[in-house]
Amino acid sequence: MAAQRGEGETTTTPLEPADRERARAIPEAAVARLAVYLRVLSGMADQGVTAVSSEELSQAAGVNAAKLRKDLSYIGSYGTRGVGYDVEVLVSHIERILGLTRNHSVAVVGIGNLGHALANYGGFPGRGFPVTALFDVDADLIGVPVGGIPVSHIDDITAVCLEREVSIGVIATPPPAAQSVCDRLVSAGVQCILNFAPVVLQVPDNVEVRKVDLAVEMQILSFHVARRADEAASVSVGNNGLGVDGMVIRP
Amino acid sequence: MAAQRGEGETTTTPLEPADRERARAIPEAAVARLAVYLRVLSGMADQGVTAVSSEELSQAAGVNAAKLRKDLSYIGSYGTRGVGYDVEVLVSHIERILGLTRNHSVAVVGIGNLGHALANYGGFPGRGFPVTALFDVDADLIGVPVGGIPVSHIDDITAVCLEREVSIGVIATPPPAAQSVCDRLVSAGVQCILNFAPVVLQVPDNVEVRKVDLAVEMQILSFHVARRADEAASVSVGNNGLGVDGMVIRP
DNA sequence: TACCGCTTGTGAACGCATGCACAAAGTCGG
DNA sequence: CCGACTTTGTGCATGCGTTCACAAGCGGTA
Repeated sequence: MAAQRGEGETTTTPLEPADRERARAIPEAAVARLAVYLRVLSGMADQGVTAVSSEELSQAAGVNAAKLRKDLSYIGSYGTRGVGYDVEVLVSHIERILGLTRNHSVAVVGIGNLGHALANYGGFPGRGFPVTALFDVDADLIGVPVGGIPVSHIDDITAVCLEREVSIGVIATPPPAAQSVCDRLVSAGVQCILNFAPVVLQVPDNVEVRKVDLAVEMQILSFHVARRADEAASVSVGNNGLGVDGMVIRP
Repeated sequence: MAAQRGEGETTTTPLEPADRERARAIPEAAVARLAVYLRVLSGMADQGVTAVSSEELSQAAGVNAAKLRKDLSYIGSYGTRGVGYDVEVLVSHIERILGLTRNHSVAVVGIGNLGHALANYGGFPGRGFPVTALFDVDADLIGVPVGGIPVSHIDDITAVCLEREVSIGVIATPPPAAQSVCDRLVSAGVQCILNFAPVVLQVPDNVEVRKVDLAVEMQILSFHVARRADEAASVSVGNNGLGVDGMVIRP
């Protein structure tokens, strides 16, 4: 069924066979950085910048220059030695590799605080990710337009997703509902899911899940706060031989 | 100044020297997974489960069992061979390593759609991350309580953050404001920042930044959609010798 | 007490990603 | 047209993270 849906639409800027093999070989980490480069480059293009060196671009993107060049080499050699890269050219090649020449219709499930924020988020449509469907269980919400799209009932997920050719599902439901919503999205043919619920989703192999987990992010930061505090404490141990609470610590 | 602030508060469950060295050595990737294990374990504890094996836990967390054991070994040996792990014990040790025995006061800057969602997000306070300050520039918002906390003006960021001992700053502003907000947070002594704005923040070495970038996540998914479509196309090439648009492709 | 089966903890091998350093290749000035 | 300078593209070494495989250790059982 996924194949059926795809078949009628693959008229989109087809990748050359050479590019196709390249795309397969791009490391996941590099893909994430390419997206960042793309944004930086777009910003530069908007400001009228036409050329950029790996050094400049890498600084703006906050990465090592060599790494940036290697990342770009994964998608081909589009720079000019001694000069740098043409911003426009780079933008269009990154967009092509990332599949941004095609629009990816997005469905948001769970129209709570976060769902509202996502539905209204201006960054999506502008970048080729039109939100075309919203879902919730709350009867009071059904039919109410949020960000211009009326909310559908979650039971209609399969029909609506198929009809609107949704390719990316965003889960913004409470944790208990997430797995069930995920299953429904999958059976509606959605193969890419962005999960905001703090739950580990179980999906078949052919479905790609990325998760955004606020609690985990906070706890990673917390770990670093604690590590810092400990380092500070270690220093004070070195200074006076006393632990943080005044007890002597063996060397 | 960070040291000053920390000094009066380091009465929190001090890490033993041995643990301190361990904490320094834990790989970043493992820290992120520990947070996930913690959530899964908490859920198990709530359901009355008292013991768990690495196999069970790894399945629930969606990772390899060996990796899980190695991750846990970074924080010490708290399992029993032949039996498994005590859920309570594991929870308390992970919490200690992640620094969750201490409360981390959070400030949210930018009370738009996302800021509202974050301020109202129930997952924070419950897990030791009380939101204690909200900031915005919009005069209409100042003083209005959101999620129980009145919004302060962004110009008061330094004073308010110092007063409420904010240790984590969350940036949910439009992109152009992000760097300036970040600078103000840093000068207010905040050393950990969670950034939702699609901007690469420049910060001093002693500040930890984690970013949540929706556009990047979507584009990574888009890349996978494109790769899949290409693979499907490749298969059809193998079947009939024709490319996606009917042109013959050399083998 | 001695054995058996089970699960942890970890040494070692592997693979991926990062960073260095330099040759290749282009531009620009003379 | 040539040489000097600049910047890309990449082979190679290094380090980190993952995975495997197995010895060590514990509880249960006879």
